[in-house]
Amino acid sequence: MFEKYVKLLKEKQIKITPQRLEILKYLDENRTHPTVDDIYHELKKNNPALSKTTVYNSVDMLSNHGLIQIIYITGSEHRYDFKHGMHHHFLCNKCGEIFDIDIECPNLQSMLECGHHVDEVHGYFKGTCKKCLGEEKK
Amino acid sequence: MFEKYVKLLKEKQIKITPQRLEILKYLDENRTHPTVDDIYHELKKNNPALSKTTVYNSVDMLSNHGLIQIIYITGSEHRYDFKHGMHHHFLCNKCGEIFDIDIECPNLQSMLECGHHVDEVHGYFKGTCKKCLGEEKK
DNA sequence: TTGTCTGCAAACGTTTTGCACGACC
DNA sequence: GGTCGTGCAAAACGTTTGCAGACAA
Repeated sequence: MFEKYVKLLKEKQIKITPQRLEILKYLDENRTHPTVDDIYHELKKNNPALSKTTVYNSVDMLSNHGLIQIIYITGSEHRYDFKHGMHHHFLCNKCGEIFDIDIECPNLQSMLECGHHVDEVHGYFKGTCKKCLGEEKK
Repeated sequence: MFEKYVKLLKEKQIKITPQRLEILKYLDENRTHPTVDDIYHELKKNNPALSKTTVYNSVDMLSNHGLIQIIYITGSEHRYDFKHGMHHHFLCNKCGEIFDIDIECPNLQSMLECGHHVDEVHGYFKGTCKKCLGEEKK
């Protein structure tokens, strides 16, 4: 059940704790870009002793090791996402939902020309989602 | 001195106040991606009565009307930038400086295919800047 | 056994809110 | 005179910190 996540943590030489496994599993199985609060309330159901501090500590550690990514699209609370390849995010200003966007930006190559070393690329798009556009027309 | 900013505000039908003009001018002349605190302390020198609430209100209004853009690259305090065409941002994890990046992403067109309507595009890059890379080698 | 992780409570920094006063059509 | 903007203070919010006890290796 947790083998996949045990393996991921071992590869990164992160100590294995039940909380870290649960958080990693939750993010992998719920690609809803949850906040710390979302994760906390969901996992508290099965582990009432869980602390929000632990969620903060864990997502911090997991993101530092590149297993999950932090999404700063709204400007308020941070959101988290299991790192499934390079992808970007679209925020609908109407319904607030965040969608994964799987486009590539070939011009990234030109970043090399400016002399900086790029570790991370985050693409944030904002507008109105397909569903909300449809409801506007009605 | 302020004609440019008076014109910008009039075009957007935003009421003209000395505070709004000062903030807009400051952001246009200082492309340093300042925080609200930076703006507040700088403008307070010439207007000791200035309130931080007013800075928050103003940057909120100016960004809602597309005159300035909010940068959420660090995850902590918001930063602001005069909107001089479409451009992106690079954060150096070593020195913390934010650089403007003027690349285009032609694949944006493909966004249309997913059916969402895109109003804003924000590209955030993170890594080590040219200057810090040079100092590492020493 | 040793060092690290957890969980609680308190602190912190940024942003938002409520409200009275003042400025401007 | 009515609307809108400002500025102060207080509150709210998400996040971080300090610490004592528990746990993983």
